[in-house]
Amino acid sequence: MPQNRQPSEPRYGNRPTMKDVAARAGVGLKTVSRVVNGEPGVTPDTERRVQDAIEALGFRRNDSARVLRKGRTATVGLVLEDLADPFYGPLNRAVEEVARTHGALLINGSSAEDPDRERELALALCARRVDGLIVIPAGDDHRYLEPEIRAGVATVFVDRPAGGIEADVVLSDSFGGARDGVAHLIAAGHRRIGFIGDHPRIHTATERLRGYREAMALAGLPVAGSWVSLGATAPERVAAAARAMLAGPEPITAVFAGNNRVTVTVVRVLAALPRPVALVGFDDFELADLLRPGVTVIAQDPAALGRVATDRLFQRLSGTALPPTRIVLPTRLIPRGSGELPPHTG
Amino acid sequence: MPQNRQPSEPRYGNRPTMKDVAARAGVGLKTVSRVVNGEPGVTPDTERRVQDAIEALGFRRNDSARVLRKGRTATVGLVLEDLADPFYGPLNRAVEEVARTHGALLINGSSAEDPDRERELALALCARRVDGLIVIPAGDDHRYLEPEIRAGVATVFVDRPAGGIEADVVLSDSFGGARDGVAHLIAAGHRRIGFIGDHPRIHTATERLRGYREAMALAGLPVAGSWVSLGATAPERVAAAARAMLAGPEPITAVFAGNNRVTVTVVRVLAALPRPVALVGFDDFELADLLRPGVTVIAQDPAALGRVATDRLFQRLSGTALPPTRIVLPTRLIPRGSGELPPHTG
DNA sequence: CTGAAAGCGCTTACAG
DNA sequence: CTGAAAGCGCTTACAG
Repeated sequence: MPQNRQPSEPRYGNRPTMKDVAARAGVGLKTVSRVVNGEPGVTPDTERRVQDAIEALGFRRNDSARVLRKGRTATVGLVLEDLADPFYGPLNRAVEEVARTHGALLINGSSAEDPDRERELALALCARRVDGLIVIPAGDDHRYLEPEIRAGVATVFVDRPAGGIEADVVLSDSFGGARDGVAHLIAAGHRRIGFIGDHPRIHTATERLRGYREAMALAGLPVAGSWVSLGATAPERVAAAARAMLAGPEPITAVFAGNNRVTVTVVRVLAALPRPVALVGFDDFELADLLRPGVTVIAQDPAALGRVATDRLFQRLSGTALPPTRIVLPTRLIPRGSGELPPHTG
Repeated sequence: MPQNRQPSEPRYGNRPTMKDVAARAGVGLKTVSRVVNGEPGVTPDTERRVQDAIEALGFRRNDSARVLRKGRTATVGLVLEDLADPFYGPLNRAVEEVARTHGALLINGSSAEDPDRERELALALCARRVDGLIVIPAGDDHRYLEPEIRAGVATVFVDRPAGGIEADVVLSDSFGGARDGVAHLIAAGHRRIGFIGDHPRIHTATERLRGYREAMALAGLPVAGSWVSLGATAPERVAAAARAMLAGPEPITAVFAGNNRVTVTVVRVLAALPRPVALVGFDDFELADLLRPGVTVIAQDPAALGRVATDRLFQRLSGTALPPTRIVLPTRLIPRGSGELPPHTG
């Protein structure tokens, strides 16, 4: 016996269901399902009646129910650092576009660089049964995802590798990019070059530092401890680090900035100096060419990161049984002026 | 009689269900549900056994099923123009943060300024039964959402009003902002001021043009037809429009740029000119202060737009029966140099 | 404190 | 061509 009371909470605002459509059209439930899904085997006349009932009632299929039965949600989850960070915008959009070609929607959220929040968000997405998960790691231990991956959630890490588990990952060539950027400064004549980067817990930060050291070593140049500073990318911290390197008896004549946020702060510091200081920054950013001098950068392709990662995700979802792979995308040096300044010999 | 065959497609990769947990723990289904949801009325010993079974099996509740039964998905849908556009980043993040305080996740997607795609996406979100929908309109006819709204989907429009339906909307004061920005240029001595804006189909574009005309009229200044150009924000179109206004016998001495993308292109055009031309742009953007001269802007608060809209959405979801409201947020003039340049009398 | 039955709105696997 | 029954994995509304 069906319940005829009002439910305690409105159920989707009392929307009509296929059952309602079937009743109104005078057909069976399955026939409505056939029409709604464009399946064959319905006479034009029957289809007409069903369509009329659908319009009259304002019926829209509840995909939430469909999904439960079908076992796939046609949804991809994306955990990134900050939805407001312009660096991730093109990546986000690229993931959306690839997902769209596969008929999937995108649920995304920010970890705010907090490993606990990353975990919470990733697991919430798993509870929603996203078909696949793309994660830009905030933390360095992803063993919490092991049961989910084993249970079939396709997972791809982007921008930074996963910690403690084997999984697909798509990276930019942080090491090579930084090495080339620093070599570019060395080629312009610099010998005392500073490196300001993100927190050492971040994989890209240490890789870029490694690239810096490699370039210096290849050129036979020493690296003073005071020329290297890793830490938060908060403007105050970065500005203080830059000023410290620029002071003293043997000041640096050039800076390599470890990412876009560091670069912007360094540009501000340098703009206030009387003497020119060379700068190469990791990551391209809008208007870099309009500053005076234009800012020379090592450009990543964030959209390509997203595209390649999502392609990989859907390869996994189609059942390809490949071993976890690390894909490294190349970077590109864009000279614009700041990286070609010669050392100022004061 | 239950089916014991393999399902044709893997069902969420054969994840354990509450039934599996119940069987392993030797308890009823409802008891597992109580433990998973932290409901009272379970002895510590029973709870222990259930927890052990959950861990052993790697069980994670299927929220997709839960949602079907509960009638609310704890999901908010956001349709914006382009996930990659830096202007919408802070708005996106603000929506996420407010949703998060209400325990809701965010599904978002780009309309790419295509009304059909906006509609398709919004309706797909409704089919997923998002509890609420936040839309940055691409089109100007939203009657397609009428049945959805009637069926209980809370809907709030942001940045631009809905077309053809009554609904909540949260806007920036485009008219007042543009009027003030143009008045600022007039106060600096300009009499021939150009206006370059987005496509006239976009509500904010026509409102800002209206503000421009108002300021000119208030100052008793005529507006030549050749000083106004609305259209695509593609750099080629905008640059051509700017160059045309700057040429001729009576060239403009100042430009009001209708949005951030227009502003950036105009900055490039002006940078190539021998004489200084004043500029005020609608929308703030990163590094505007680092350019020479710094770019004077009418700043909106995109994060506030997102926050206010999402607050409104959850007010609706809590059942408040208010009439549809239009909320207009103020803008702020930020003088940085470009808007204070006097007219160049060549 | 505990659990069996019914149901959320669909699709699947049949049978006619 | 059409539809009744069972089931997806949960929660609800009971009854013990």
